[in-house]
Amino acid sequence: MLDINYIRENPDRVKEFSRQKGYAVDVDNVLRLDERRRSLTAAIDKLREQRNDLARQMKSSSKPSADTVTTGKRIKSELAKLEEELSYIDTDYTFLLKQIPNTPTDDTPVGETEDENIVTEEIGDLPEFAFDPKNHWEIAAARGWIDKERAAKVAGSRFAYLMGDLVKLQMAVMQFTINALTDEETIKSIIKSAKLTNISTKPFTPVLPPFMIKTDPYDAMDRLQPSEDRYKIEGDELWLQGSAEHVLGSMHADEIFAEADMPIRYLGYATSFRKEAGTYGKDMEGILRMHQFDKLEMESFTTAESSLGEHLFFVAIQRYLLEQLELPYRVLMKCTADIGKPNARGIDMEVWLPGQGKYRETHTADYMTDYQARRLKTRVRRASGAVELIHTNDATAFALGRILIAIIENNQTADMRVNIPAVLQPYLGGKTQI
RNA sequence: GGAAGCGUGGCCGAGUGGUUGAAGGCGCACGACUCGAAAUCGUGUAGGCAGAAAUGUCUCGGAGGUUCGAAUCCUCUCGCUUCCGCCA
Repeated sequence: MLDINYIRENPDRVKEFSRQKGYAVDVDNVLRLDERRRSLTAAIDKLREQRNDLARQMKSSSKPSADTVTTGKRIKSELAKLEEELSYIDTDYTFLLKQIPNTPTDDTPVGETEDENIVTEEIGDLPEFAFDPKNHWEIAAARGWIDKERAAKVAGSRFAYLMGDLVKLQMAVMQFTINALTDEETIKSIIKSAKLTNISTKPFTPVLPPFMIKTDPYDAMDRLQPSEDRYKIEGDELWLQGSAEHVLGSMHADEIFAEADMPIRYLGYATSFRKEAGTYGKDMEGILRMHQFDKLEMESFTTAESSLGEHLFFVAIQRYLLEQLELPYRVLMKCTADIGKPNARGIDMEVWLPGQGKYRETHTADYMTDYQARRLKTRVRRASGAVELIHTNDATAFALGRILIAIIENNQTADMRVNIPAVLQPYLGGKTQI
């Protein structure tokens, strides 16, 4: 949620960037309700003051006079009336306020669709093959790695059984990533080679979070919508999480960190669930777009002044990880229409998939400033004693399904085997090929 | 799933209807002492909203109720702990 003070002071700017991000919002109505809300609050506070005064007076005398009791009753009924009106207004106000997206950073390109995202870099050489490269589902079928037919029988479309060496490969990627990001020396070298300054070298804490999340924290994270893309547990106010971000970012709701403990960095592993509403018929082959996929996700809580640096650090980690796996990729600066409602800035990375002859999204880095923290009430107490909202950052370490695709397609051999990137070999018993 | 108990400030913990937004302790900040530190002593220290401020108001898991007045009484609800049941 955006700061109402900011909206009051910059209504035109708020309208403009909301439009740029593609959100229909009623800023004027929010401001009108805000004004009504404040004047009602003032009136209510006044009445309460009277009530409290009265109660204070009465405390001293053992039997209150009939007169004061009557006054008390009058205050009580007036208060009830105003409080009821306030609660109506508050509901509308909050509803509208929640619809206003976060302010994009100045360097976020303005665009109306994701086609206007800007490719800022292409890294790594595209592989060349002496044969016609296959796509991952052809190779997987030949090797018995993916079974979607039986998955469809058991769970429906967009599910798969991953089997055999492909499973070992996923575990290897996971173990490699967890080891890298929990190692301070690795963190230091990433910061150094990215030439970042004033970045904490604190390693990530690995986390296995719950895969379900209650409605309230989900909504506070601003990730419940579009709820058509979420799986709800029937009969409960519970949902299957769509990303570890949802359960990691909300875990410190209503808490106040000590400044000395910042930043808080988590590397969460979670199976994520998405209905993929509105993608009918899209990416039906292979395992690119599934209802369920495993993901390693970075999430951090920082002070306001270090949050942009943290975002850049997360991007640097993503590059490091992709380069360690020797995958060719490109970096996209997401435009206003694509960064997402709670985002101030967003970077995507797309890996080259030779079997399909195109780049596909494997990573995203989201910078939320204090937008999520405001509703989560996640704060920090500064050394000075001041309490402020923290800033959240979230970014993919690896979406395992898609990275398996990338490894398969980029490292395939003519006989449909897959060469293993050097850094993963120790996690596969030294095997150079599967 | 059944039963009982418990949810108070950054943390622990008093408080069962009327200056209690809340004793005390820990922690933290500042100061004194010290060459410096530790120890000790002193002072300060919850958050939200409105306000330039003074100040007012709200919040003792959450929602609702009783009352002139609720952390304190009632109802519902959520969470935690323990015991039983079940179970990887």
